[in-house]
Amino acid sequence: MKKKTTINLPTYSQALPILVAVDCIIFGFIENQIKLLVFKREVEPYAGKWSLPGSFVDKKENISTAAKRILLELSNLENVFLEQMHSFGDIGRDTGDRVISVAYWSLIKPEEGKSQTDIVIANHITKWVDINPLPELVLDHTEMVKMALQKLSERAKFKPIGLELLPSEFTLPQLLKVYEAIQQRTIDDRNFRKKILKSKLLIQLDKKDKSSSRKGAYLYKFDYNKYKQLQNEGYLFEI
Amino acid sequence: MKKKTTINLPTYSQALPILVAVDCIIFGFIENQIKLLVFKREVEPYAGKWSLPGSFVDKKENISTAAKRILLELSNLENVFLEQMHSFGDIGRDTGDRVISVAYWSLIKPEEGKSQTDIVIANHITKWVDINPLPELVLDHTEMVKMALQKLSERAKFKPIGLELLPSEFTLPQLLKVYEAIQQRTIDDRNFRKKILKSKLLIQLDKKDKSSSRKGAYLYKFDYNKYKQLQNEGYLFEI
DNA sequence: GCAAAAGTGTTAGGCCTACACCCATGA
DNA sequence: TCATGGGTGTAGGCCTAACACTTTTGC
Repeated sequence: MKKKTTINLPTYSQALPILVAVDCIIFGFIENQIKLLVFKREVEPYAGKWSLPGSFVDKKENISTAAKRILLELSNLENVFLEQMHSFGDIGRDTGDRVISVAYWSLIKPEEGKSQTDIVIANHITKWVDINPLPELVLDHTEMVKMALQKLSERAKFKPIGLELLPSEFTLPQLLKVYEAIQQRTIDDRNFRKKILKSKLLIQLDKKDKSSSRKGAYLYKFDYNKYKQLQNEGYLFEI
Repeated sequence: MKKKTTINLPTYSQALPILVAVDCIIFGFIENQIKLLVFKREVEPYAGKWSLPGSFVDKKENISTAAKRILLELSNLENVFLEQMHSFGDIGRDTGDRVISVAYWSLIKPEEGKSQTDIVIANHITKWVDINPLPELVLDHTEMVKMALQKLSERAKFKPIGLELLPSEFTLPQLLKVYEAIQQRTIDDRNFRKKILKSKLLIQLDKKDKSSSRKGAYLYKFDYNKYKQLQNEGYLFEI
């Protein structure tokens, strides 16, 4: 069998462009559960079905800008956890046309963008849904969500990412519940406290949150600077 | 300030397609070092400069198929570690045109695809280069390699990925050197052995490799089935 | 017999897990 | 005073990191 010994690549002018979209997997922590923000699809095919919020990427727009745009429009939030996850590029994945979708995943604090989120929810453009079981979504969006849940679980094990789902001031019982929801298991609260507090990454405030008990739970905030510093020293956060 | 309460998205026919490319970060383990396979760019701009091997994605081709195609052409290897890493989509990243690049990273065993690799190397189409320091590459390819090295280091900590860089039969001193190269640190050989062997994931063979010492080192192979089984039980591999 | 790499064991300290009761408060 | 959720401590076992010498063999 003869082997090729050189490689022929198309030049820029010979290459065929492809439609590129961004889809966002947006998680929030509501009523002690991880919820997914889904969007009522407006374009055919499948107009009116639930999908991930997304958009085509404009030729004059960074992909990440498109993702931020979607998140801002739906939640009125900026500067939140938003990270590229994976690009989905099989030829048959979108029955409308050949579309490559770059999926982003995001963790938001639903209360902080509440007004905008409420507006789009009130207009039946979006809604929060349970992830267990996952709802039916168009195209390969269910697969995207599964991958994001997997990533969330993995990431939470070694990065303090659970905090992205809570307000900047939060209680330890709240944080525990976030981790339990992410990892889908119960976590011993004494050990959890010890582990978290040993890291010295949380600053205890002089305030208590009494919304869920008479005794009240101390509020904490996360020390991002200390975290960055420890990261540089090779510290490995682990739950 | 007035908020938008609905979202307008372009339909399929209104959206503008974009050029999509695949670039591959291919690592090999040669002379106890992690090496990167670079490719002499054939198209303008920067024709003749070193770049990552890549290609435009054909409109009728899966992205992953394009990545496999590149790897096969350069190394004659199939079924090796090849995973999507990240998509690079800023508008200015390619001075030739607006091109979105989906970067894949791959770990290969250079000996196993040797004939083809040697051919392309002999033709000065590709060469293996050190990663320390990184060579100058076109466009944002250096950034891609840095991200891949980061990913390699992270991944190696919890997955037995170092094995992808070694032949299917290997010695413990070889494996140690792979991990030292990946993590860029020295690792205590006694502790390394204990940790690796405790996992029972390596099967000791009745053969020795005497190529690097008079005494000879036992050859081992990895027990993939056992690994999968342990994974399902929640076992966490860690170096 | 010697050079060069392979192979081996112990100890001390830290970390994890498992586990059950008291505390503070508002109603 | 009681119901509810918040907060605390300890002991045993396991794992880790640090550490240096013996073995094998070809030359």
